[in-house]
Amino acid sequence: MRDRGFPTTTPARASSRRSPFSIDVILFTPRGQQLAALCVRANDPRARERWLLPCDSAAAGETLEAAARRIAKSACGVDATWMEQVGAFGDGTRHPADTELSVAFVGVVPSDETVKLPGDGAWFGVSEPPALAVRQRAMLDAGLDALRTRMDYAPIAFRLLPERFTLSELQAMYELLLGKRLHKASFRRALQATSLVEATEEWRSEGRGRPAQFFRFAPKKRRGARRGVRFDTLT
Amino acid sequence: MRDRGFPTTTPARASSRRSPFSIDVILFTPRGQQLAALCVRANDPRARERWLLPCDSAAAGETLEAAARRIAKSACGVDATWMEQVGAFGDGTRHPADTELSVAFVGVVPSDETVKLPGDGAWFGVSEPPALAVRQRAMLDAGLDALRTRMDYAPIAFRLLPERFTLSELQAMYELLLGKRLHKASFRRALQATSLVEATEEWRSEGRGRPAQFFRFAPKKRRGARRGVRFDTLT
DNA sequence: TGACATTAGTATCACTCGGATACTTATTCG
DNA sequence: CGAATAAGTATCCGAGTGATACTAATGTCA
Repeated sequence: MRDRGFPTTTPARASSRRSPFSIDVILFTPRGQQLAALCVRANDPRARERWLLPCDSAAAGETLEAAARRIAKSACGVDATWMEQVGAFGDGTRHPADTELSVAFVGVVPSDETVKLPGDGAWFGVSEPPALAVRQRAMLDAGLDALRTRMDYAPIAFRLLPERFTLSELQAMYELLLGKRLHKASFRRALQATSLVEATEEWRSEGRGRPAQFFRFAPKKRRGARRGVRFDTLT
Repeated sequence: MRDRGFPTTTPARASSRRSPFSIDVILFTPRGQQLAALCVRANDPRARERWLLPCDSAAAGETLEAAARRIAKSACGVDATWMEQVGAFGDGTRHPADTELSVAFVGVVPSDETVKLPGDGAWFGVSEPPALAVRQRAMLDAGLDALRTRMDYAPIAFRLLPERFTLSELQAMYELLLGKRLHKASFRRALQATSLVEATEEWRSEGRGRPAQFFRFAPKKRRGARRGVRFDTLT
């Protein structure tokens, strides 16, 4: 693939013309009851840290998000099912690609897809990340924050589930992503009120308890106006 | 000041070494019943558009936000009272500084401070912005979106008011920023519940109707836990 | 076969919150 | 003094949320 002397492709070396900024990807996948983030092994023996976030520079004519998706696929083998920009990070902090600026993207891949990782990647539970360069550590934290706040606006949980899923599976995915338990009845009522999902005729056969009905994601586009003003999240 | 051939400082010309990215500032101020955004006149006669957002490159050792604050002050004469990053914009779109990438910041300045604008800046009501280069137009739109969504998390309205203000003034500022009317009783209840403001002993003397009590911003830091899950803002 | 565990899904209740309406209070204007 | 104006409050109602407890349908195991 491309070679700009970036850590994810080849060991860093003095390049004649350093790339002006890097695209860094914070990629999450459900692992057990927790989220896990993808890191790749640093193959530059001079690196201060042994792990880093997948990153590369953008190719000419490539959009930022396209670059992020390419980097994600290259690092984990499959396409991310959701991807959004987090922001730009710089401020003189240390970064493995040694760029002045880095643009962070956050994305997710379903857990089934992540059994075999190509190359030297590894998933780290979000509660025990590896040591990263200062800037990448900031991006990882910001990526997790962005993932959780954007769950209200993007169908992230649905992108981590198969096309048909049970409501318990959906709730479990929300709980995993948010890192907290949710109330069953409230969860279903809120879901019903928005008609984001529609029931199928299929029922789950396996398992011990009562069979669960399968649903599919089928938003009906009737948006509700945002309510009042939130003072409770203010500084 | 600095000279990198950037539009806000001198007319663009072929520079020996182009800056890798620009910092662009979307600066808002209350003007009448509407928000206004700051633009500066393009002094490069070859420019496709006659107006542009204040922008410059970051100096060595300068943080991104420090650069944005410097650019804002240079363009409007006073310090922004709130400033946050919006994100990175690139994707091959056109930009007056002709950089591959631009980092957008959004900020606000109180309206009293903006009577005299230095140089060739002008305020444009957000409903009739001037023609801008594609990337800057995207940044302006994203900046306004960011301003409105972040009002729930940052005390932006308070940064646009004097130290002492009446609750009607506060509500009017919220309405101006959000671009919609709010309910008086609900507004005050929500405010009271969070104890973000405290009453002073002063009352407004001027005016026709009943005098209003002055308040000051004094958050008490008792944060409430976020409720459930929002499905109503989902795609 | 029948009790029990397990999981799905529902019903009911109490409480909170937000918006609507209408009211009281305090001032200026004429 | 009364009308106009603006600040601030009281009351009601409906929607949404969380707790609890219930019913329903299956597998497990004695």
